[in-house]
Amino acid sequence: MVNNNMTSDENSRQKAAPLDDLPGYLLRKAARVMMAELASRLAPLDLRIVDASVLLLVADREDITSSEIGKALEIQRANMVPLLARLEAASLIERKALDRKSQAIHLTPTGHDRLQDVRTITGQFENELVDRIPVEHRAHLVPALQALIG
Amino acid sequence: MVNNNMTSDENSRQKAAPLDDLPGYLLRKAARVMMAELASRLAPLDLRIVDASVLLLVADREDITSSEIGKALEIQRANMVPLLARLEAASLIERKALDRKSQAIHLTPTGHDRLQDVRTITGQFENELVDRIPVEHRAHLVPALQALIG
DNA sequence: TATTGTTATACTCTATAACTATA
DNA sequence: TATAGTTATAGAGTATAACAATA
Repeated sequence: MVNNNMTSDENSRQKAAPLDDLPGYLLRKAARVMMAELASRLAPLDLRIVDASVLLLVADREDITSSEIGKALEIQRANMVPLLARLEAASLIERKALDRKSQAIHLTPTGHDRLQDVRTITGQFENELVDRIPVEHRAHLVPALQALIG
Repeated sequence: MVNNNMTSDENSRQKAAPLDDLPGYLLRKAARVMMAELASRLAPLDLRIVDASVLLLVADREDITSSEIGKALEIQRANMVPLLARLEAASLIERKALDRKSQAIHLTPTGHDRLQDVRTITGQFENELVDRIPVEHRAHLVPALQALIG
């Protein structure tokens, strides 16, 4: 019931949706923009974002298992199966039996090489991301997000 | 290669993944937490988040069309079809021909009633969301997110 | 010619139930 | 008894191509 004095203007300039000031809406939108950008930077490595996350996690945690990766990254056990199969098919990880039930996930030499590329790309990406935020707000983003998660 | 002095502790306390300080990772995680919470609050109304967004948008913009909703909410034209069909089947919206090509989307009386519930729930939700952020960081979240989007 | 609404389709992501083998 | 890995499956979300009708 507002802005009925706007007809031919609608196409040239997008009117702000009634959602553009809502933190929740902005949060989703920012996450989508960020994910799309990161995904396109990882695409040349033939890796999805979740693949890169797994490589980083596996490199950091000695003898981590599939279930543990799932817990850390909030991925269902069942959904880990095709994920790890893909990384294994790409010769980036290998499995080593811990006992007859559990398998440790390790990076292969190729996986270690790829990990270096991932570190370079994500490091650069995160830096650019933070640099886009005006300096007076910059330091507040991480604690604010952590408060929302906690 | 860190923290191999940690065996039985792994289950009781989750070790921080090497991702938990990265703004990009936090952004995705915060968005997921927020979406899950909002979705569960809208569930009693039998609405998805995107449904609620459409109701808010349609109420705000006189004679908006399906294509325009799609542009505003970044939804593909083709994906608007089942979305609006669902809202129409629930008697929340109706279509009115603008010409022989375009249709205006309007709220039905039922749709207006449901919109009031949506406003109550989302308003409460956004308030609680912001209240969870420590006061010294609070005002910085929206501008920081807008900078990431812009 | 460009746009609207639509159909069909496919891929990703996420979630659940159930099974087996083992701890 | 609980857990690890797995299979199968289903529901969302998202993307593209193509078409008819109309602006």
